[in-house]
Amino acid sequence: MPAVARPSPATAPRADNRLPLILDAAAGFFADKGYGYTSMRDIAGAAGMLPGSLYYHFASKEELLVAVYAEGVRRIKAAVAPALARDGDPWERLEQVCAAHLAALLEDSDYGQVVVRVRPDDAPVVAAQLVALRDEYERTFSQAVAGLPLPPRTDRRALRLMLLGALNWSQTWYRTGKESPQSLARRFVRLLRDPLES
Amino acid sequence: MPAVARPSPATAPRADNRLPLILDAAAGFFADKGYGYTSMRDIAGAAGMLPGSLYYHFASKEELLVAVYAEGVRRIKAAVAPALARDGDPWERLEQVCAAHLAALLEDSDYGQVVVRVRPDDAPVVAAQLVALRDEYERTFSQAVAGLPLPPRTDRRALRLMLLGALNWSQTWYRTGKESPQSLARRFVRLLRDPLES
DNA sequence: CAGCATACCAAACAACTGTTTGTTTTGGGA
DNA sequence: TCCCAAAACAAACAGTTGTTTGGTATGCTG
Repeated sequence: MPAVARPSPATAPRADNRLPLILDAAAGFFADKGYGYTSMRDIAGAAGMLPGSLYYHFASKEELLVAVYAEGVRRIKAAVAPALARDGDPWERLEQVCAAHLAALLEDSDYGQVVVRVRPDDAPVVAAQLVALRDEYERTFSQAVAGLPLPPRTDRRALRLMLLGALNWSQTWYRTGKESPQSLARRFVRLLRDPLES
Repeated sequence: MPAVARPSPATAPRADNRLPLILDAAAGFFADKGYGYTSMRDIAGAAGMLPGSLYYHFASKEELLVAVYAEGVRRIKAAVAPALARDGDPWERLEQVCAAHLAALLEDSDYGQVVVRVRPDDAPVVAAQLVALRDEYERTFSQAVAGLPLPPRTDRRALRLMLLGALNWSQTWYRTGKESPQSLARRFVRLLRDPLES
């Protein structure tokens, strides 16, 4: 079953295919206006085509969202992967993972921002797919927390939720230029790592 | 200047006024469908009146949002105030403030949820007002962090952003019944307070 | 009880929404 | 070069959106 619902091609796709343009345009709008506030005409216009033409590539607006969302998850995972792979101090590793995560959803590309910004419920028909995609990434993130040498009885689930929440919510207040994702990640991890009560 | 734009009343409002009904209905929809996904017809229907009638009380949908949002901030502040007022261990105080904050935006009322859920940009004309309201509350929250006995050089701003982010993001994954706001607040504050590296 | 502003109804408006349908262009394999 | 599917156009559809306008009922004040 193809990810994109279209008349299954008997031959190869053509070279002048504008599908990537559509995805980029959609990601751009979804990222900074939100899903519901973006019209198919917005997207078509930015991609240099007519609204109806989008339906050759996607069966519906929601299916288009799924495609963008999936690409977003793919990119965030790819951004985090190198940091996750390296060994050494687990706290250092966590910090790098957070930095990569932040960079992906604050600066790098529109696709990453979509994953954090768009609520699955906004697209009821495909909501379950979106949640599954998000969960898929969160399992990745969990590995960074799992590697930490923590005192016994420490609530690792709460730690993960807290950290991920702080990172994702930063999209609300973060303004590019003032502080890098790198240093922000450092600050957050330090607050957890270093004892605040002496 | 009245908060609500309407023909400034020469006499007192009438007793059968359905304005509170409108606000409640709007808060309900804004809280669980979002601002953009709620129509004036949704609200009017739930309040038992016709769409056009809403415009007697509010000049526009955005003004209606401002009213709901302001009430939301008022309620959160009111919920947090008692915890903030008590003296004793500052960490204990912070935990109670967080618990009250969480309760307000996860369970207590729709108004509180609106403040966290609705993005100011969704209502461009009044976005500045919404941001001002949100900032107003965050200053309140800051006091709980300011009272903490922390090691010198501790980044209190980052601490505030991290904690508030974690709390607000919980709206994304929290499911009522499984865990109380109280215990969740305890977990979060503990992670900050207790040293994680031995 | 008279008068009047309050509070709402009733009906429409233009603009915009996602989507469909039939038709046309065009690139690439035979 | 022929041909067919890929990819897009052109134009419309029905439904929904926020909002406006003019009329009407009704609670409160004097």
